[in-house]
Amino acid sequence: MRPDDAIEIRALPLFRGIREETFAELVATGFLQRFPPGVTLIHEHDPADFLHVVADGLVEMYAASSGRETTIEVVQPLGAFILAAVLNDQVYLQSARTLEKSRIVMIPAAKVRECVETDPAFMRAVIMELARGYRRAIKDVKNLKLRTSAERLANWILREADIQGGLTVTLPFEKRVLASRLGMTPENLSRAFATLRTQGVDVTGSHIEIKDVVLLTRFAQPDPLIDHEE
Amino acid sequence: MRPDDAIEIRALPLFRGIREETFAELVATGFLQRFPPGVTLIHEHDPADFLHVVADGLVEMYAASSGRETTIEVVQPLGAFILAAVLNDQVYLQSARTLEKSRIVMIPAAKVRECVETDPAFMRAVIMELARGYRRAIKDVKNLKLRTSAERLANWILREADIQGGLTVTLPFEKRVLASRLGMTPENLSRAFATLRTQGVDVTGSHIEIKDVVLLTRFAQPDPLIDHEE
DNA sequence: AGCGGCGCTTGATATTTGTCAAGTGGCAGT
DNA sequence: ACTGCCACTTGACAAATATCAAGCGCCGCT
Repeated sequence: MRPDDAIEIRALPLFRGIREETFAELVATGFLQRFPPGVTLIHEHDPADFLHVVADGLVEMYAASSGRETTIEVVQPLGAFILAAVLNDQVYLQSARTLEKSRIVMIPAAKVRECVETDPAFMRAVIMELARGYRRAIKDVKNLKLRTSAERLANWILREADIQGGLTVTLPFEKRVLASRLGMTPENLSRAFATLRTQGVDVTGSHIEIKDVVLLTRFAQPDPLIDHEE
Repeated sequence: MRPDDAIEIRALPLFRGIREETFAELVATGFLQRFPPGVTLIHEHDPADFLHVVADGLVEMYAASSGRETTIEVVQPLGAFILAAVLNDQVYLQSARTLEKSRIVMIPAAKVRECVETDPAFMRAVIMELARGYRRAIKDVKNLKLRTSAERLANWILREADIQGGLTVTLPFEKRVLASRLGMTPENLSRAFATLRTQGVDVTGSHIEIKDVVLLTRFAQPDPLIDHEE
């Protein structure tokens, strides 16, 4: 991998505090690849060969079973995926495909497991990352089990507005992906947006505007133990 | 804690391979407590003070939000809970209450974090346990998003039959808890059982009998990437 | 043994969500 | 600029799930 590419992923929480030699070693055996949109990077049930890092672009994690399919997560730049499968030396539970033109860093699973053993700081970072991932998954379960689809959408909008810093949100991906991510059909997402129009939200294409935060918040009933990013 | 009590929890995957001194240290600062059924052990949003280990009994992990409540997991003997919150030094995402008379070992969170640093074997075990927990949570998400409630019940029965080793299953807890665990109302669970009666399942009270495994399996469409225990 | 409570079931109905079908509009490619 | 594709929307309907209400039956208590 070129040194320039390596620098980019140094800021990843997983790598931020680790030893320089460890990072160099990981980077030396890893490589960067470019993909057009719509490419399947990994497929569930395959053995975990590489830790993947999204340097640029957008990657959708999804899973299928008996003909149905759902989006588990959308990974944005400077995010890693399938760390758990890599560490446990298991098969993937999720598939991954690019949603946009993307640059992905791939680091051999064996090398990751080796570095975990040799660099205590890396091991600590791995523990933090896994714990964070676990808690995010639990929050997802709570979100699905305790809320209706319109409520999930309302809270997603509030959270995304917070991330994008303002009262307007630009959809980072297609509505069909958002629908799947939130656990509903595209048709139902349209109707949920229609519902939110009476709760202080204005939608035009991929542009969402929060007209009345108080009203939307009262409808969404946000809960830090579900919605707050760690 | 008495040495006898300590031996019991030594078999926990989290402790199995760790150094004797580490275990002794954890056990020395920890203590065992007995609880009657229905006692709340921890409450979501509280800071994570102790790692909890179920030595005996049954503990329900649950979460509530805006008046609704759901069961995330039921922890059986020789299981630990809220490891992730302890390690990340965060607040709990889940509450816990005993379903039966239980014996719980409580180990101070600070001591756990300390031992992770000093015993590499313990650190490895923690990583494995966290990765396992993460993957279990992802499987839960897939189960919820990709299946109907009757399908979830069918697969739960098949998995439980496998665990209990045979074609009959005895419910380990109340049906209302199972309903909440599977993400449905008690009424809907009753109807799901009724549906399964046409798919080779016989239910009488807390006794479930699989009359036709082939038929039930065809209905359930089990998927190792959702149902298989790791 | 009798009694009361509560978990479970069942029926009727409402709500939520999914499915199918048709139509619209924006965007990319020619 | 035109055209065709495809994501999105909307409507009508079907299925899944929740809610409300009533009754049953088991279990523990006195």
